[in-house]
Amino acid sequence: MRTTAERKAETRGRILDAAGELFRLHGIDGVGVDAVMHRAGLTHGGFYAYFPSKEALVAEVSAASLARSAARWERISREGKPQAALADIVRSYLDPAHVAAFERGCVLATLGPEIARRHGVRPAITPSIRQMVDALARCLPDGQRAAALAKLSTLVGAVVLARLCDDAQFAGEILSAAEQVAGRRKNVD
Amino acid sequence: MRTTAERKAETRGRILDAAGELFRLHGIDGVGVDAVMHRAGLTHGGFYAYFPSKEALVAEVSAASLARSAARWERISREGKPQAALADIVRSYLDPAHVAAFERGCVLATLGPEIARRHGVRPAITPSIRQMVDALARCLPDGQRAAALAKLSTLVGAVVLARLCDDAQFAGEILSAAEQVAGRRKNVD
DNA sequence: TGTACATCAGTGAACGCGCGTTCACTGATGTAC
DNA sequence: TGTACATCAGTGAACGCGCGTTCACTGATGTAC
Repeated sequence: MRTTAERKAETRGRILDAAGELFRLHGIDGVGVDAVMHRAGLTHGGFYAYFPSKEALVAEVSAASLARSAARWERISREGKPQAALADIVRSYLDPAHVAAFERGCVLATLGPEIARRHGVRPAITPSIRQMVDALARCLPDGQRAAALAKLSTLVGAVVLARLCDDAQFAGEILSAAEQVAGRRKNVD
Repeated sequence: MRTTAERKAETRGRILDAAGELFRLHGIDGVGVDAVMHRAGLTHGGFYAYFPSKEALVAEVSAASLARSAARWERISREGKPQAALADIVRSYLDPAHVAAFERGCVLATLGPEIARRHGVRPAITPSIRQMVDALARCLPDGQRAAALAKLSTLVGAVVLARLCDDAQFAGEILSAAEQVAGRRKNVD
């Protein structure tokens, strides 16, 4: 009985992971319930024993994935020295290999506009955005909240733009410019 | 004959406009060919007299819409004084009313990730991105190309994030922080 | 320890629907005489 | 100027397909005796 509940929770986790990868790779409307279940090693009929609807899956997978990123940023921002923590967050976010891997990319940059249109999902996302801003602010001198907000914007926008560019060199230029600007602790040249 | 050709071109423009609004409002995969044609005041069967496929429509509408934005930025950057031009571009991009209007929003922030997944569309988009970066660079002191790239990233990211936030006040905070940082001509506090 | 039963995670056929695309057609318009 | 014809922009029925969701079922597993 204990074992059964654990197994069910594990299966649920596999469905969430499969959905997370596929949604990021092909877009939310580009992936059906049956593709998600197949990726999780199951058949599509079983889906509704785990989630009431595709929409509920979308909400949960988005929230869970972003919460994981936010928790990571918070941990980094509390552990090291502010300068190193900021550089760590910024560098890993803008790493070209990471940017190229849609299926593991940050939800904000990979599914942002698609989620923004689904008003039901937004409340589950907003707290993690605040948490990410707070993590960045913790790496900056006091009173730099506006800078933290702008840095998060720069990171997200740079990934969106780099993925849009047909030319890998230009994409790289965008990422390194964003790294240079967002990684700076003081707004001084 | 002349009149007929003109009328056909005008109808084509109406289809492009309708698609531009609907794709931004509901996402590319969230809008069918028949919804686009209906919005343009036609029936769905006529579509293929204008475009070979929905995919071709997506490419053309994205490229045309972004080209229009890029041309506007270029004009602004060439007309006024650099400081005023930069402020004009940044303020209008981040204007909360403009951000709220998905159907007229910038293609980069509204459809960015969806377009990035369609590799066929990217080549038609990239030149406009370059043009926008160049327009921003023209508003900055010489040798600030990295700053121009980062500013464009900040603008796009701020709009994506503001739309994701459930809380209007927090969204406003993001937009004004981005305006403050991206509107600054010298990277000095 | 061995058997009979109950549970329930997962299966796969079926539903109604909307998608992208095709095509035979209609009817308004411009042209030829 | 008036009539007959050709053109072709736009119509709407039809196609095969995949979607989200439902549901009767199966068969492996844990429990009771």
